[in-house]
Amino acid sequence: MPQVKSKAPFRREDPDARRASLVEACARVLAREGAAGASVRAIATEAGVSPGLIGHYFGGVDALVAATYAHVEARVAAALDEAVAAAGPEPRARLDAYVSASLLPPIADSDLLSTWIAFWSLVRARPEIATLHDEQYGRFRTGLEVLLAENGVPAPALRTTAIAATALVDGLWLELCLSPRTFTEGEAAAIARSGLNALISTVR
Amino acid sequence: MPQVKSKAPFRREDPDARRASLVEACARVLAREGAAGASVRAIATEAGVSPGLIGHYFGGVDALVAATYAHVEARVAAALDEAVAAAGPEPRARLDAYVSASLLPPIADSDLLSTWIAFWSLVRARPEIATLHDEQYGRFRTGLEVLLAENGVPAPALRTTAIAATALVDGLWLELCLSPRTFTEGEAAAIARSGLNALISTVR
DNA sequence: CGGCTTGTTGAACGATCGTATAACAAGCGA
DNA sequence: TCGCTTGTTATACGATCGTTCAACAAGCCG
Repeated sequence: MPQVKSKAPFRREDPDARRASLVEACARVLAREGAAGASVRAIATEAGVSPGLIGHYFGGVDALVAATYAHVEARVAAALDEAVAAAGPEPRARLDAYVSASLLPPIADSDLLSTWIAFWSLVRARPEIATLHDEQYGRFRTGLEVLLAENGVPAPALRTTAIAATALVDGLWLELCLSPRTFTEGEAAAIARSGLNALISTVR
Repeated sequence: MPQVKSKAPFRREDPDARRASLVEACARVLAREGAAGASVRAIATEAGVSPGLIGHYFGGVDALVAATYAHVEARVAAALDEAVAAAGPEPRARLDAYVSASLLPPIADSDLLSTWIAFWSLVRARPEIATLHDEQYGRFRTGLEVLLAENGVPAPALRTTAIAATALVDGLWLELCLSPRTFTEGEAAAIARSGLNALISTVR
């Protein structure tokens, strides 16, 4: 009597929905285990599907990670835009909202940092990830340039001031996520605000 | 007729020298291939030794990576100290030297970033790497605090000013290494200098 | 010169990696 | 209801991972 193989039941999903659920599973694994733990099998298990499905939809695990980068970045950008919109019309309040949101959960978050480090580790090896990074950095800096202009920073100084402010926020974000004991979220936001004050007032 | 095994010749080395050569080989592989490529075999080949030797001296590859972190960090710290010492007695020149050196080769270097990202990716998973990171960050910030104090930053503002300045430098360093096309080394140093001006002048 | 210590090698092991693919079944049109 | 398309599964494969360990030999000591 031949052994009857037990097949797990499965459902067909809309391809886009399936892709999205794989991307989200990838983001969760990246957050929980870091870049080293983001294997095809771990992601597939997290998504509750078979390993082969990742190859089917993305061709390989690298393409899935790239798609996850784009997805996570879009979520961050949306959160920042939302924070600015919620801050009202006052220019300085809008700038502060942009910066504070960058240094508060869910953006300042160790899980998100794990995901981000996984992306960084791919920047040098994979040109399309490098392109994604450049676009992301450019978007953040451009967003800052708009808000700095609203706050009276003259056009000639806009680019360098935005670069400095981006570096300030990135540096605080990085250290905040890497070792939360060094300083608190509130402290980071306060430091960023007064740093911004300094940058703006000396250039205006 | 039995096959004669060809054994490669080898030399006995001083244990400390051997350990050092393994650490340096690890740093080179980390720089060239990133965290993903730093396997026992790749490091052993780079060092020109057998894979087993890593287990013999370090017990495992993780301990070797941790030792490499400590080694690379010490080299960076020494380079910074040297830059400050070479800058002479003028306080502002010393501060600028510290910051500029951080944003110039060999510290601002894509290879070094690859190594650093490998460390960051281990911070969450491995507590002793987290400790190493905290110490490294603390050392950099303390160095900055000393130089800021020389430049007239009052004691109460020292800590937050140093955190802001560290974030500024770290953020510039990160972006400079991640995508060198965004701005040049000289631009980064100039932005850091004027940012420092702004931070110092508003707090003094 | 012969024996001993031990640094070093290289192979072997089991685990896990990414990918490819044959078999299966869900859902749909006829 | 049947057959077809195709999303999905499960397995197999070769490569590579970290670690272990028996065998080997370099260098020292008597």
